[in-house]
Amino acid sequence: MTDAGKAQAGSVRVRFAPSPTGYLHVGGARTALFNWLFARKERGAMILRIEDTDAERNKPELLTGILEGLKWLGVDWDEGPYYQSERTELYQAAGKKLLANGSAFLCYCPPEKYVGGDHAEEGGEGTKVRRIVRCSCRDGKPSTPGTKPAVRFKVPVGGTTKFFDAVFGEREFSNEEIEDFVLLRSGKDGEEFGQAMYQMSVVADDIDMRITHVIRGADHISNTPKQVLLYRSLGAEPPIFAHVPLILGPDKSRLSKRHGATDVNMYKREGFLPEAFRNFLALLGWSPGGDEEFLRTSQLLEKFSLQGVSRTNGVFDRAKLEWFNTQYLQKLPIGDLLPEVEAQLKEDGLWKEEWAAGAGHGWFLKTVDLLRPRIRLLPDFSSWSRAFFSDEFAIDPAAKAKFWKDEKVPGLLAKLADALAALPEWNHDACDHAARKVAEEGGVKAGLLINATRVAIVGQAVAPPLFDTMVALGQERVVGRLRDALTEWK
RNA sequence: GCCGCUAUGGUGCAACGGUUAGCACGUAGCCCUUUCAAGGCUAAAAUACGGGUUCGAUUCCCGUUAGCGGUACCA
Repeated sequence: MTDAGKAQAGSVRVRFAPSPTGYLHVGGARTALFNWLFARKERGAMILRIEDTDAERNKPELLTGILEGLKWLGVDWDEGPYYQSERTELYQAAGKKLLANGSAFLCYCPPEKYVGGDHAEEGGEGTKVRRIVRCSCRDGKPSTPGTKPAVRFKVPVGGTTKFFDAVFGEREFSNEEIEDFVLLRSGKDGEEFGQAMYQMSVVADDIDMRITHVIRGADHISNTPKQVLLYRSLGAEPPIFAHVPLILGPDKSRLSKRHGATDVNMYKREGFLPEAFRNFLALLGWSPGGDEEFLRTSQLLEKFSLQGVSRTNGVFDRAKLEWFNTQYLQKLPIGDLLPEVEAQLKEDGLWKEEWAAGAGHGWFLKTVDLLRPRIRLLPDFSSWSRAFFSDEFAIDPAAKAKFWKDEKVPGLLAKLADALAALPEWNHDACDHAARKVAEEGGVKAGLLINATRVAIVGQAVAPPLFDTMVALGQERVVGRLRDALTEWK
């Protein structure tokens, strides 16, 4: 037994096992999340295992992104990452054990003989047909001199293989449907056998790591009987399986790049809050049973159960994800939001150290709180709200066209600037009274002046309520910006 | 083709034999209003189809259809 197997005995042990052949797909992310929630809920262990046995397709550099995505999601682990590429002896030993106890056999057939393909004669044009289920080598006879054998599992003839799935219930497959699958590839050059195949390595690892619950995508359901057969032949008890339904695109086909972003790091970059994303993802294919759906991480942890996992594939609905994000932007304790905003402003070069502590921090907190009801994504803090954090901002032509079209506007703004400059106290009500007075004296509705002023001081048609905005910006900047705005008419 | 899984409004989920089939997103309208959001209210919108079982089916069984998954010396 390796190090992996020695840790805490008894309790629940789950694993997330990505393979570095791509980025962290939202489907994989959800599988990781469910494993993590289950492990934490059950006070068990979460193990991270990298399934990199396919040297051909494996790209080590992709692992960084996968780990980054997991970190962003808040999925951590107690053991690992273990790399299957470093555990090949374990799989070789398992394969040889099966060979020795008669559960497997040496196969000398050329690989092409087995590869399924288009077989027009049997099923009609372009139909895929499986060519071979039982290999003729299984009874030990034919050895082709000079060729290196692969190790195949000797699937029982007749009978069925059953397993328990916490989501789908008791399952039973006919062994006649299971082909004599490869355990160890045929060896190259000096080696006896080549790299282990997926079925061999997962089972060997899951036994060695004493995994109690295998939570993974439903695309593995039909692999499961093969694995159960391996557990038995290796003298081990199979774990409890829990297959999670797949995530689909809007057209109900399996979610892929052509549906838009499928890499979780894309959502990170777009500026979604990790907790919002997590909440959304948790509810795609799982439900606590009732109507609640705004569930913070602590509540997810409290309510998660495999019984609540759905059996139907679900469509990834970006609109709902965005809704969750705006909800979190508004409802999160401000203290939880501030670090996210700070990171965003830093990234966009707008951050000022004075906001880190003291009075500056107080201002920062109040300003973020003022802005957040209107924010959709984190980067909006530095784009849409730029005028709050920087004096360099542009005046939106469309806003100008909409709210500066009355020719009284320049005169009104000039008077307002003077009135505001004269205020001894700078607060919401003082600004409010001053503005309404200017509007009244100018013979216009307050709204006309208010809207025009908003454009002048933040450059946009949309912003938080004007007098709150004025307080946030401060007297000096507001007056200055009003006067600067007048130059727009010259 | 074969094997398997699934089937509640456009979408995500509730209802685990008895409800006027509930909630949320989205959509439409109204209210609020200082812009835009948010918020409040209202509306349209579903048990895929056909057979059973049952006093009674969204719920249990069978079939059909559809979607998805698998069918590799990929994972």
